Amino acid sequence: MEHRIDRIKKQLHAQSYKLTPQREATVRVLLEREEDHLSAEDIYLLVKEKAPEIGLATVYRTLELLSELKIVDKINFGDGVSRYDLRKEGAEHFHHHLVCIECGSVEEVVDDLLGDVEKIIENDWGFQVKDHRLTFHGICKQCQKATVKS
Amino acid sequence: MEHRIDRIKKQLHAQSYKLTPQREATVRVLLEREEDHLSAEDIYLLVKEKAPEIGLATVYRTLELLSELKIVDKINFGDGVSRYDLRKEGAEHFHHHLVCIECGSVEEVVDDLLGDVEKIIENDWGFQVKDHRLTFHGICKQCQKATVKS
DNA sequence: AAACAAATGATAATAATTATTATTATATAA
DNA sequence: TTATATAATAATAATTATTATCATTTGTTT
Ligand SMILES: [Mn+2]
Ligand SMILES: [Mn+2]
Ligand SMILES: [Zn+2]
Ligand SMILES: [Zn+2]
Repeated sequence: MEHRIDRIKKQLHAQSYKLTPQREATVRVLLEREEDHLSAEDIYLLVKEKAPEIGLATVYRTLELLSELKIVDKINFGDGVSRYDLRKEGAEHFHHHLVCIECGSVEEVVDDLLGDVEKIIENDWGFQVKDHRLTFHGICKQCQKATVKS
Repeated sequence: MEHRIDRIKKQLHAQSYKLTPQREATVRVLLEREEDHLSAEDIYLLVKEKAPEIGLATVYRTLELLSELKIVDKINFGDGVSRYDLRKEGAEHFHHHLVCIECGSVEEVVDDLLGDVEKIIENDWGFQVKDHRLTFHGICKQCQKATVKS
């Protein structure tokens, strides 16, 4: 935890931004809920528990900044809100997601499965890939079981 | 064109919806601008040229309906708006996109490159894939040339 | 024609995000 | 240290996209 915070602090300093108490509180929430996919509002409410005086706009600004520095990835699963996802330590690319159309659960796929596809895009399409977003929509394990039973 | 409209008409009738003049005008705009990725507002303005009396809410309702029937796919490229993309004739899955982070251009990749990845997701993760969204972010051909020149 | 259901247009309401502005904290220079 | 400049913040207003409401229209079924 402290180690991750330290790395992020350095990434901020490298661009001459500082890790203010508000920014640190926000990062801590993101670290504590790393598996989740929280909206700005969600994060705001959680940060308030640590730092009750924080304003919503500051949370938005912090998330915006962390996005620019590629510390978090901003993603949209099709409901009206943006969600913020901490990038896995050392990961080159954003990870993939499995979204269940029955129960709404979101699972993470940390292995990068797109190496070959990326080569095709670069070679056949002449497009220089920097990053990607891949989401599968379907039925999760639990919901499959539930369907068989009923 | 008329052939595609006819097919869509049948898809609607199959679920006992009708192809009203407003819906038809909307579908015509989508067909005419098939390569583009229009927002609801964009579509509204274009439909108005054909059917000036149409209301914005009707456009939203129509797009919602077409999404449910999988005639269009709703997608979000990270700016605040939803965009609507006609599904290619006979396509099983939504196609892929290449978004240039320099100039903002969006290119379409119609070949489905995810067959193998999908197998891994189904076998190793036990997740039953119904559809997917894949977007690459990077530098398009034109912008690469521009960079070399300068 | 009467009755009913589906669809529409106008517009109000909602919700997410961004902009503004006065204030506060932090860093730098004299 | 004190003064001064800069960056960041909180509160809140404004904006924007989308959805909800409701009276009216259209089309269909008796
Ligand atoms: Mn994730
Ligand atoms: Mn497309
Ligand atoms: Zn599920
Ligand atoms: Zn480009």
